[in-house]
Amino acid sequence: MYSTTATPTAQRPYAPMPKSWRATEGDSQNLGARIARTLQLVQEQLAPQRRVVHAGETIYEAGQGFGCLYVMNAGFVKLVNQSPDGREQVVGLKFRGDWLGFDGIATGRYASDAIAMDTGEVWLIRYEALVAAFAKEPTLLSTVHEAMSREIAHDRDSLMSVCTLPADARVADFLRYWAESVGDRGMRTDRITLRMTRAEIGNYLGLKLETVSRALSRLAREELIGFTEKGRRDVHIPDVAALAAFVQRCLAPAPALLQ
Amino acid sequence: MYSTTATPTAQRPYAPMPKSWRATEGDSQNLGARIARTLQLVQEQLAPQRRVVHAGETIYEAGQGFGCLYVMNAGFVKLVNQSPDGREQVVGLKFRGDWLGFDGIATGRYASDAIAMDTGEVWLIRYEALVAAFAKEPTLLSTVHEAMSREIAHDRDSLMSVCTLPADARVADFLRYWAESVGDRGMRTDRITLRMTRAEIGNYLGLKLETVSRALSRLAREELIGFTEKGRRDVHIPDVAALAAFVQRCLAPAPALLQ
DNA sequence: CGTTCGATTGAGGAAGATCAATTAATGTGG
DNA sequence: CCACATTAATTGATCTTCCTCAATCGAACG
Repeated sequence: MYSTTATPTAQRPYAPMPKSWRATEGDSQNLGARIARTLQLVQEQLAPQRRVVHAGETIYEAGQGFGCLYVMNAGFVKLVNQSPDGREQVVGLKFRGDWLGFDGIATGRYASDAIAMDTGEVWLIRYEALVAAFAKEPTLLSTVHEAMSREIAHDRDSLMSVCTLPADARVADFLRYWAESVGDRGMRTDRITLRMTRAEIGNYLGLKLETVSRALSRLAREELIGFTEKGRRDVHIPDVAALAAFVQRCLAPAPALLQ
Repeated sequence: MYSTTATPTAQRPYAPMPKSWRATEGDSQNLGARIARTLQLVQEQLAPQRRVVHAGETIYEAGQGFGCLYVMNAGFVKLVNQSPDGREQVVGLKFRGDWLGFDGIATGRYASDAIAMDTGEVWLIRYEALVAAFAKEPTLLSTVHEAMSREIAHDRDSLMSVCTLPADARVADFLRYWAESVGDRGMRTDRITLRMTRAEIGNYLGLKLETVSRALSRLAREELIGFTEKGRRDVHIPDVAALAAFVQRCLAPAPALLQ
């Protein structure tokens, strides 16, 4: 149900929101439940073929003929765009419950590479079969539309981060996003394993690998993160909220000294 | 129909694309025709309410309850995100034939402001009515899915531009994109009117207004663009393709002097 | 055990931001 | 229609941030 205020032609009679409203995705209970429902629904209605993927494997490639959407049942996936002149760009990160392949619908070809960053499982859903299933299970339609909608909204948030945050804040925000994403999926959030090299993280954030490394070092120095004894890909995050606070601190230029 | 190769579980038996494949949106004939078909379909099937908007008017606001999608019949619209801490970001530009409001489906609230940059007309489409219409007119479903898919793909291209292009190239690419967009819609492309201030352009591209101004001056000096006698918002673009070439030139660092 | 790849850290440089002054449009009221 | 006020754009000088280049270190792997 859509809280249908908006006699939409005229002067917008909805309650003026507290300027700068934000989707309160927050509640990981709900989010986890939504993911579970999605997976169950897809399983019941579509009996999708399953495919186990390993780190580095390609799920689909840019240019490949579109035929399937994918729902992730487990693992971590990166989406990589390649421009005609050879520039590469990580344009998205996907987790359990996320859909892959929407970008292929319009042109009939996928627009990016989807590459597993870890062992995982994706479910293959023939797009035609999906559309056919909409008729007898309308919930499926809203589920898919919501997924596409969320993707659009999130891509815009990414653009905003890249355009408005300084390097340190971008890295902190990336860690926060990753931690929240895995947290929403019921995994522990205080000790996360980055499945990307510094170079990949930097690419995703519009930074160079050295800049990412320095930012991480600074975050470690401020004890917002810690590195575990084994390897620097494992990051200890004592307090995810503190990362968000750090982002804000980066934005406030004046230390507001006594003011 | 989706050119269904891909016995999708296994080793991808499709012809290996000429590495770095790109959607050949190109052909403005087809694109113009698609837009016309979309508008006609929507008009026939949904008899949408029409709303004339003027420059600066808000079509919908972030936080407002979602109920409608919008199809643009005329005009230019910018989408603006606002973060909780007050950062603003232009996250999208929309033209005739584009859909607005997809970002509201997932949360039941729009995620951005949609603001007219010129006099135009949008058609209001109740989302519930749209979904209801899918049953008797499946073309409508593919039309909507294609629009969402295109939006996702384009947002990723924007991210790539911001992350990988230097300032001058970003501005040139922006002009190219704007010119192509209006060209695809049957408007003349050699003399375009930017509906945005330098500050807005800069915001969209992750640059400051002075940087945009300098980039435009440089492009003018190289005679890739020209300013018309009246005002500096009107830009003369003798050759759109030359802008694309300029972008490439920015990326090739070494002048390859004799090698 | 050596090779390779990824990460860290430092020094220097370059692209873009900031600050500031000037000029050009736009709009307003007389 | 003009004088004035306001906002947008340009351009220069300086400063900051991030990139580039380079050296070192550590981990993973055959």
